Amino acid sequence: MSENQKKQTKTPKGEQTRTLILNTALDLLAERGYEKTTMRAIAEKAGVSLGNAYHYFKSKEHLIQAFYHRTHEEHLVASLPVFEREKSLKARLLEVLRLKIATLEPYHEFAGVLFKTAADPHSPLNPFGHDAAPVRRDSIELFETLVSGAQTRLPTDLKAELPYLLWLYHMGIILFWIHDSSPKRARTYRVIDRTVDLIDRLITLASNPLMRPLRKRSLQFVAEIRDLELAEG
Amino acid sequence: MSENQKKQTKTPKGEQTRTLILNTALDLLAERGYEKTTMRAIAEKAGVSLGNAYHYFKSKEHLIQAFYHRTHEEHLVASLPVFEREKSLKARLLEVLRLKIATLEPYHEFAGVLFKTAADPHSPLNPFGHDAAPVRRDSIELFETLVSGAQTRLPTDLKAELPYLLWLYHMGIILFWIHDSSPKRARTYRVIDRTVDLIDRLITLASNPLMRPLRKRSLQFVAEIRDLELAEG
DNA sequence: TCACATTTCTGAACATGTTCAAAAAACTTC
DNA sequence: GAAGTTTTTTGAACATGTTCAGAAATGTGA
Repeated sequence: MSENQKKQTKTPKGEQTRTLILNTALDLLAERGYEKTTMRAIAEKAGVSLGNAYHYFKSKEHLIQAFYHRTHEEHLVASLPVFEREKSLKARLLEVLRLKIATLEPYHEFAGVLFKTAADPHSPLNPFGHDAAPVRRDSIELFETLVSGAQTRLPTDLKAELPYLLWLYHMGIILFWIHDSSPKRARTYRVIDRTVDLIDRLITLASNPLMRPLRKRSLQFVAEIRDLELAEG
Repeated sequence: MSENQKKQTKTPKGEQTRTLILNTALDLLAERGYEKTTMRAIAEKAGVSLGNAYHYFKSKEHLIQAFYHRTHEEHLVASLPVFEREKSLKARLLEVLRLKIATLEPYHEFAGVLFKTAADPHSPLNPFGHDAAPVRRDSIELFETLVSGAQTRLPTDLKAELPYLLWLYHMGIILFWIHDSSPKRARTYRVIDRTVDLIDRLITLASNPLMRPLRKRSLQFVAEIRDLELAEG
């Protein structure tokens, strides 16, 4: 589905070590959270030197870049059957979001940090920034698949921006989930139910010809956000 | 306007030192940005020991808490005349947002970090979290003033949630501004113009009796976000 | 004014993210 | 298979956020 991953290592041995370090890191992160997972602990548990860990990952934050990537892949695989099964936009969106949360759930403990630097333009972790561009593209692509394969009829201008809009929305849901400490994350799932319903209605409303001016204006604003990202890429 | 600031020091001397450290820190932060402003540099320039800086500010991040507070005060003072002068919701909102950006502008360089941990529930910097509650209250209060003094007629349910909604919106604008590197921040000001207009229209639309069900549902969602904050406070 | 308590202040020590020169291992070429 | 090159790996060193025991200064009550 994506051809973005050029090999990061030059030898099989290197590849092996890189994977080892990453797996070890993800284990520790899920177990202890971000702050308490030190680079030294990762290196030690993986049986490599500290410097070696830094050979494969430029910084601790870059490990998280890899996390983005891996969970996205997982989520994608889980979502494909949904696209086979469900044909309405609403049902697709609902399922895909639920799957996203389910995919991330093991990492809730340290997920705060995932978005920690979401707002920092200089951070490599910034999902809007340059370093995250490949993952972001893949992630938005999933919503393109979601929209393009849905039966719902949409105005073309809205249809063009909808994948990106839904991606933004899904980021919002993740943000909610991060702050959600309710049992079994019940709150997040409820919010998903409600907002998906809401979005479905809003789309219907926005598709009304009478709404054209307001819709145009809204979409113009969305485009502005998109441009911003390009500018800092 | 707020009675949230209990003295943090026990003696006049302490108060003086605290202020000195804070001012020095804000100077350096505006000048060099967050990462390049070390606690040692702050202490040195302020002429105190490193440990002393930590006596008054629990951590580097807590310095930013103080920043929130100070810029809010500044923004509030600048906004009061607007509330005298402008009576329409739209005009008030427009001016208040412009003033907010103008207030923050000197700190654009390090502003990324302001919101850096916005998404991290554990961080004291988290504007939704416990530590930031006083500043957040004050900040929302400003939008209460903005709404309650406006002449615009609103459904009561919407009117109740609008201050909080506008506060969220203003956070979004700041997020945009942080990522905006256009000359004179032209983009941000344009986005403010457009979104304020958009919001004004949306409010009109939402006030339409026909929209009642959709409005109710949307407001229910907003309440959910609000509750989330309470839960982690 | 003196003794005691509290607050302010210091400097050293520690933990952790990060860098780097150089050794060891793996790979390539002839 | 040997020489040379590239990649992998190491361990020590550094910078910075943070902590802490205790000294110095300040405030308080008799």
